[in-house]
Amino acid sequence: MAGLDFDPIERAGELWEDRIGPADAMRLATSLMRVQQLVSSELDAAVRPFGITFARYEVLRLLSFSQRGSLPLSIIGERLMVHPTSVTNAIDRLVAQDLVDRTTDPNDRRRVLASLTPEGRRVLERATEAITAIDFAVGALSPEDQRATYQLLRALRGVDVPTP
Amino acid sequence: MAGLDFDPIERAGELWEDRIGPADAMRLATSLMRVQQLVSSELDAAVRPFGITFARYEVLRLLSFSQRGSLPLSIIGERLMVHPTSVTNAIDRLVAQDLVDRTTDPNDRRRVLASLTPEGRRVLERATEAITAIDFAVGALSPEDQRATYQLLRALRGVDVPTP
DNA sequence: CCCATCTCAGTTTGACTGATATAC
DNA sequence: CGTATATCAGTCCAACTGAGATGG
Repeated sequence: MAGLDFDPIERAGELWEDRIGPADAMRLATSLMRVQQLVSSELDAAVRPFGITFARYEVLRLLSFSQRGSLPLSIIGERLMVHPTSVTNAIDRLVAQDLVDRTTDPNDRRRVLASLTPEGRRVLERATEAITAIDFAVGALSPEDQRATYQLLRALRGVDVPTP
Repeated sequence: MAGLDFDPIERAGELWEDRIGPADAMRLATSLMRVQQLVSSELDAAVRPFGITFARYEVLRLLSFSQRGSLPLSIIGERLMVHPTSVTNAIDRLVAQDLVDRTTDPNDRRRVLASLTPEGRRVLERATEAITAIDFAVGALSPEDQRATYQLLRALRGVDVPTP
């Protein structure tokens, strides 16, 4: 399956060290890109049977976690850390699939509220089963190592982590 | 800049734990996506002045590491772990920018060899300076933590890592 | 008037599928 | 013949930019 009899990132790291200098940062950055690609494609594959992507799954999940059952698109963008036009786009698709309703906030009519439809709830539940069944594609690590990796990665998302 | 006074991934993890179950895998997977997005956009920004993306930078670097100074596209795809059509596309752009030459392998005329042009070498050198100057966007971690994270991530790219 | 929220049109990027030409 | 290599046409997704509509 691999096709190669060596690890290409490890090999690139060795060449970098020989010719350029310390390679720790290069190896980590390259690994991050590759691991995200692998994890992301496994997650997308897990929810594809339900007609959604992992990005849209995250929207459904966020809505299900909200107190009132609905959230303004701006808040969705803030929480999921995605661009406003990407939120509009994701909601467009979810509405077209009848998984989400779009309504205007009566208290502030600039705002558009998204909420789950009954079908959206069903899909969310089944997609959640599919995703937990594959351990979010990170089951190759023990829960302890998952936590350790999460904590290490935290430094790399400094912008997301407020330090009051 | 953050806009939020809490870490949205941490918050999502708490809600997941309350309502669904253990959240270690979810937190890690979500972090991976987010960190890759941040790192990737910093890397792209660093090489943008040279008219390339980080993905295309990796092609230039790989060519500079090759023994003969040229590589068949199939090997490039294998090493960088990208789809054959993506390699063709990347090389198309690099050739259009006069950073890479495309020739037919005289020994096996099915193969197309890519090699750096003098301008490709110059761009590679300057882009490498730009990227090392920002520590591959992972300088928030010490070299020790960079190595530790790299080793942990290794388990998640099992497919890439042959174990003979 | 200014600002916030959302939308729209259009660009860019890379991943992918399926089909095809060429060469071994 | 079948296989390997590369390309082409076209789809899909998401990020983004810039411009606008609407409302507070």
